[in-house]
Amino acid sequence: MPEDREVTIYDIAKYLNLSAATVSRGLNDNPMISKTTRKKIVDAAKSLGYQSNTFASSLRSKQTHTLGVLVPRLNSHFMSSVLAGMEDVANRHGYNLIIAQSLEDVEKEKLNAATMFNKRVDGLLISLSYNTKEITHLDPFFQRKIPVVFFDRVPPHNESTSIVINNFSAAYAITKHLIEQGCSRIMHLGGNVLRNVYQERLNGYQQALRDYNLPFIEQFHLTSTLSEQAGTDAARYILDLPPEERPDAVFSANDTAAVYCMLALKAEGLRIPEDVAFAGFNNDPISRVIEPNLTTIDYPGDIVGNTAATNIINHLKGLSNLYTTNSITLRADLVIRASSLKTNYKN
Amino acid sequence: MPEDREVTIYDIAKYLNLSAATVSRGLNDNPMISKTTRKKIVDAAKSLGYQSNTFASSLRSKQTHTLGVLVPRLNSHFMSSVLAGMEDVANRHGYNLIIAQSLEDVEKEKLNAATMFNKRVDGLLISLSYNTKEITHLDPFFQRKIPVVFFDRVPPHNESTSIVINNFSAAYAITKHLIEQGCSRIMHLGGNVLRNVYQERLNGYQQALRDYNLPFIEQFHLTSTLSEQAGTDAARYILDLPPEERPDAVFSANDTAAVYCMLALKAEGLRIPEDVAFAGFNNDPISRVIEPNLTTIDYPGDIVGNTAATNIINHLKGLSNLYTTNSITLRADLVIRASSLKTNYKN
DNA sequence: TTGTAGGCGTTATCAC
DNA sequence: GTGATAACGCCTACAA
Repeated sequence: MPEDREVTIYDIAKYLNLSAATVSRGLNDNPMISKTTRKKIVDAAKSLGYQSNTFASSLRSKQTHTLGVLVPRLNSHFMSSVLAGMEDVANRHGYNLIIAQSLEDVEKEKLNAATMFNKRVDGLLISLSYNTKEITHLDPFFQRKIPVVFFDRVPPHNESTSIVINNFSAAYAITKHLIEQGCSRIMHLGGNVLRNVYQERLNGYQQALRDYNLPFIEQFHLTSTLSEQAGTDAARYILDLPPEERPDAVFSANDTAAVYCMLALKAEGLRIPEDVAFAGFNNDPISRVIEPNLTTIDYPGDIVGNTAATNIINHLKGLSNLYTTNSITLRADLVIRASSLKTNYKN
Repeated sequence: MPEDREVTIYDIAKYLNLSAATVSRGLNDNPMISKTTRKKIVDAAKSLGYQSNTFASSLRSKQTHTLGVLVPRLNSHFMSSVLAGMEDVANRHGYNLIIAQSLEDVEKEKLNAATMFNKRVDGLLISLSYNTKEITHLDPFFQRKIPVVFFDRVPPHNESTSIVINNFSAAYAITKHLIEQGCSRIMHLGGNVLRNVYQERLNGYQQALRDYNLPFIEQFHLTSTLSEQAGTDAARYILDLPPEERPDAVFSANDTAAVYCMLALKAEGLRIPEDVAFAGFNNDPISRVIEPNLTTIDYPGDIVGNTAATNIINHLKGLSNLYTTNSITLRADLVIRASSLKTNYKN
């Protein structure tokens, strides 16, 4: 009758007339073990079909080699690039990823954070939900000095490391570019300013307007979820304005809204960029498919993921003090494409 | 001096003059516990800052409430939809996801499978890498009767459940549609036929040709990784043919290759669908941005993920016998868009 | 309804 | 180099 018990280091120990302690050491490449015994142990483990039990180990060693990743949504191009970048680094260093999504809901974020804490992740990588106002739900992590790294949507002030881009200057650069193309009535499709990224993009846009002595037109600032629908709605909004009151450019805080706005305007016969120039944000694949191709900011998700994971792992390995670095700003370049090149069409 | 020890159920027990067993039961909503003691326990837990330790629990109960997810790549629209769907279901049922990518490499797939086994995931959800030929690396799971559910890229014959769509009939339908639009020289951009999905799409395409008495033209079957570059290359290939030898339609096994092929052909002045009609596969966001919009097969990733996760969780909860159902085929509808509507342009 | 005791599989701390 | 032993934090018979 086949016992359904796990094969443990005790089985190996008995099999080889060794102690469990020695087997454990042999399996963990402990330098105190002689080459020969180690080989015997490894061979025996293989032939007995031994598979180490990670939590028994975790329980003792207090290390799970698992990182928690908590994001608003999994299914966006940006976020999946981030995850891919994180997974790659983590895997290389022997860490696994537990991934959960808050679906833009603080309550779910709190629940997930608690679960991850209970699973004793060695570190937490997190991008905040749409309506997260404070981060006391992360206190358990702070108290136990479990490293937390924020990325993309980060909290206002905090002790932890944040991986970000300079949203302000990116938005400034893109607005400046539109202005230099001769645009003076630039509309902005923005997101919820509770989230730093959208607030900063709005700020950059406004600062550029100020610097070039252009008025900030209140009704040219639309706030939405930046969905496809929001893009289409923005187009409707524009079309409903008398032609002379319409914007001559649109800067959207993401590519999705920009693209769907463009599509809707094109469908109504407006020419891009002649009638309305366009710029987006993220460098999503759709920005290179829409015609004309969309000017945007290259926000490199994989590098964000890589950097965040590398940073937290370095800290875990004691290679760096988390509290030395407070924030890492990655570059995010302006990618100029046809949708904003009004110049060509001037004579 | 603040002890850095964890708060355990023993601390709660001592605090309340109860036994650890009672505390454990109270925390787990064991019905044998009186309302009052339970409340005392829960309150004490909160005030002492108790956080349950999942793996101490797992070690005992042999349940991790964690599902392993192993995919070729994280960063595609389809896969991130799948993951989002899985996460949603899993979360709702109290399960977590450990996610890893094989990067299309069997060796990495083996390594990741072993890690997940060692982490004692309660179940494994897997889509095979590009070059996985056999699945003996999953034997540990089979032996210990840990449920494995395959999705999208599934192995040829196996005992486990597979979540798939009918790739054959989808490809057949799309090819038939192109034929009915009057196309007779249909090119197929395919993937590696080692993977069932690409083999079946090829089969469906060929069967449709046969049924309509159209010849299968060998040089109209291109195999590639279906990347953007592959799409562009295919366009070059077409343009290098003498005009009269060119295809009058292209059916690509994914949208990416289709879209980049379209873009390159359009850039050279070919009209779509008049000169070449197009159809893709997946219903990726880019298919609704390219002009004309791309006819494609709606392959609903979120539903795949939902179904896979639901299926494995039902099994874990004993709500279904995994070995009753061998395969679940989801519907994947043909979405007809302008890129294939040649009819309109005939007189 | 609550308590006692033993063990899940591993690793750390001593010894030898 | 290797062995014995005691934790790690929790759960679950069994007893009371």
